[in-house]
Amino acid sequence: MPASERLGSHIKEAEHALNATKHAVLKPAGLTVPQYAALLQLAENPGIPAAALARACRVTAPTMNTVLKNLQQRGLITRTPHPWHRNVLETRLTELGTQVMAEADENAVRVERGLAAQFTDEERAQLISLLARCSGYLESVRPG
Amino acid sequence: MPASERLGSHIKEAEHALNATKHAVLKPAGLTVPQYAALLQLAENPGIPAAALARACRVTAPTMNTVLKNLQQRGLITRTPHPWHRNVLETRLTELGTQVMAEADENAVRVERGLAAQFTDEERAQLISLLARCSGYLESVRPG
DNA sequence: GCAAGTCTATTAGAGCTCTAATATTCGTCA
DNA sequence: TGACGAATATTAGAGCTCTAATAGACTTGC
Repeated sequence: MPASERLGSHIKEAEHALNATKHAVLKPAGLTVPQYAALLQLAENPGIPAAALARACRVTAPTMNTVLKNLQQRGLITRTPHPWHRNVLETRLTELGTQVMAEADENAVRVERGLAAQFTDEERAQLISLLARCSGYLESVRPG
Repeated sequence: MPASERLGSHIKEAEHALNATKHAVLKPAGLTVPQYAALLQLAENPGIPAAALARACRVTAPTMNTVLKNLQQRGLITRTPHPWHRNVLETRLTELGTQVMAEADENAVRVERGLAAQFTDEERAQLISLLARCSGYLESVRPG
């Protein structure tokens, strides 16, 4: 089965193009794509624990740990112990983090709006629906 | 703009599901997803130089270099100097590499066939077309 | 012939990603 | 009250990925 006939190739190619463009537009803010994804979730959910953040970003906890380490080193986030649950760290944006996030978000949203504008409402809904069926099937057949 | 409204989120999610399932079905053969991608291209193009292989797999030359190093250590490929172009290494599957590739390919193709079977011919063509428009737009707006 | 440009290969370094394993804390249930 | 289970956090280690830089070999144009 040649690679060009595989649906997976086309999905991978689109994701690759998306990632490369995101990477390029986030570069001025000094953020990587995973860092931006984490900051976006943090902006919407202040104080969220790292484990929940990892789930929201669809990565594992150790992965999020390394991303947060780099964000913390740059002073973009703070991690403070939860008042009750002593084993939980509350993660929040710093003021600097909020500024950097706003700058990065402007460029990222511009790409998303431009991408969405390539399609009619019906096409967009179709694409989302077809992709959801891909995800659903792939998860349903995953061993383990 | 909430993450759930971004087309990019759905593309990323589908690619993530694809990658996770591929990873799971390739595990018995002891191959990673990038290693399988490289072996697939090698099976179709014996003797291809690493730089061309990198382009075919949509990664950079240094990335392909690390993947090939691991494949070579396992004895799945050989890299021999090109008879004329002294700066080029011809990369080929070993006999063991061919066997491992065949075993892995069986599982990978099963996933691809199952995924394709979720859609009608028209839906499949639509999905490919919509994804291609995404890739095309994203590449056209990429700075640099 | 020689120089510039192009292509191949490689190394160095930063960052992301996973699995596996460990430690700590909280909640539940007997 | 004490033990088990679930959730959080972290470390270790392997592997992938990129950009930047270096080096060698071929090709083209003067």
